[in-house]
Amino acid sequence: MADWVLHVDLDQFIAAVEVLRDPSLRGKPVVVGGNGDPTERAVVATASYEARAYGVHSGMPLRTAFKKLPDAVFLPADHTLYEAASADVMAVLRSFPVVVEVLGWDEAFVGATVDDPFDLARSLQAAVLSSTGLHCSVGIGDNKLRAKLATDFGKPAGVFRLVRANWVEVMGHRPTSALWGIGTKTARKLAELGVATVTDLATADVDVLAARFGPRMGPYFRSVAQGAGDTVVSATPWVVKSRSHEKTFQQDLASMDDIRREVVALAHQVALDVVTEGRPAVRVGVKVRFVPFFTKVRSMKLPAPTSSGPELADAALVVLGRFDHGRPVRLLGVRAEFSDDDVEPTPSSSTYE
DNA sequence: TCTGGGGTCCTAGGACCC
DNA sequence: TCTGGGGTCCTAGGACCC
Repeated sequence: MADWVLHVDLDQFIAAVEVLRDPSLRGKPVVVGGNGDPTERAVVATASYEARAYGVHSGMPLRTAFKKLPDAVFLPADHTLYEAASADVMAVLRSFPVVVEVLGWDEAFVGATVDDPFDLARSLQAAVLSSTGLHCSVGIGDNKLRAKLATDFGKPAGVFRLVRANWVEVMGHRPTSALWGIGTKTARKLAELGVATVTDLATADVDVLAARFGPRMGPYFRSVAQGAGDTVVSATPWVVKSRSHEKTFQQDLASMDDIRREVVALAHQVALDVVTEGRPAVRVGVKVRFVPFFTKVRSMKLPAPTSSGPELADAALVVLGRFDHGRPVRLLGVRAEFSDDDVEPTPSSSTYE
């Protein structure tokens, strides 16, 4: 028996859930995003494999997807439906003698002590499929980082194991952006230091990295390239630190009256979430995306914690007044932040190590 | 082809206090 | 005249992930 971290990731989750609801979509290119109107300002949330074959992918503007694939089925995102499907999947995982740490709608870490992690992975896949009709891929690792990265090599519907023994062979030659937590910006900065591959980063001078990326992030990036990662899978529910709403307007807003009205509306939406959360907000932030596409954020600590819609709206208007206006606005957002202090530490009774 | 929405974490500078 | 060092709070910005 040994300790393993498995990473379970549903295949094309949102598109797959839509196919379950409407089986006539099976085999067709399905694109989910926005309100389902491909002429709107919105992006693709998920594309089915059939749509991906035509170059449509998440993050792509819907209008672009429509030009590439006008015959695709365009659907609005239905969060309630996906949340329900996600809950079903997590319940199936929890029916095993394992620790389940939910990472998002469509993925979770599973901590287990077993002889054969492949056997467990296949059992999880079979149980998820028979209970929910959804396919998933499973990454097997000796820590969370390796398990998470392994999953992609198993897609679709497969299992892949990534551990210390095959880390260099599998990951060493890949670009640093293949790592979890290193995106295009950091990869470019690393390239400027002559660090191109995972192995380059794993063997880079830690002082050079610290000087460029800071005393925490520099060494952290190197440890990630070495495959180091957290081995603790915890079932303790995540405590949210902020709640926000933002809205991209189909037509840019030019009048200050319109902008203020939308900020007030967003603040009241956020206030509903704050009330639901049961903890008052201590800080309010406003995001403004001006035309053509540059984004500014301002925020303010509240004079006193509050869950009141009118108070949050008033604060948001104060923050809004601190922007340099003059350009039309294409997006507004309002965020409420909770205090770090009012989270009582929960005993990690179900922690797996 | 103009570029969503909802989150988290880290860094850094200035204010302020001792 | 010139003036240290440390700690914390607040805020803005950057980057990343799903």
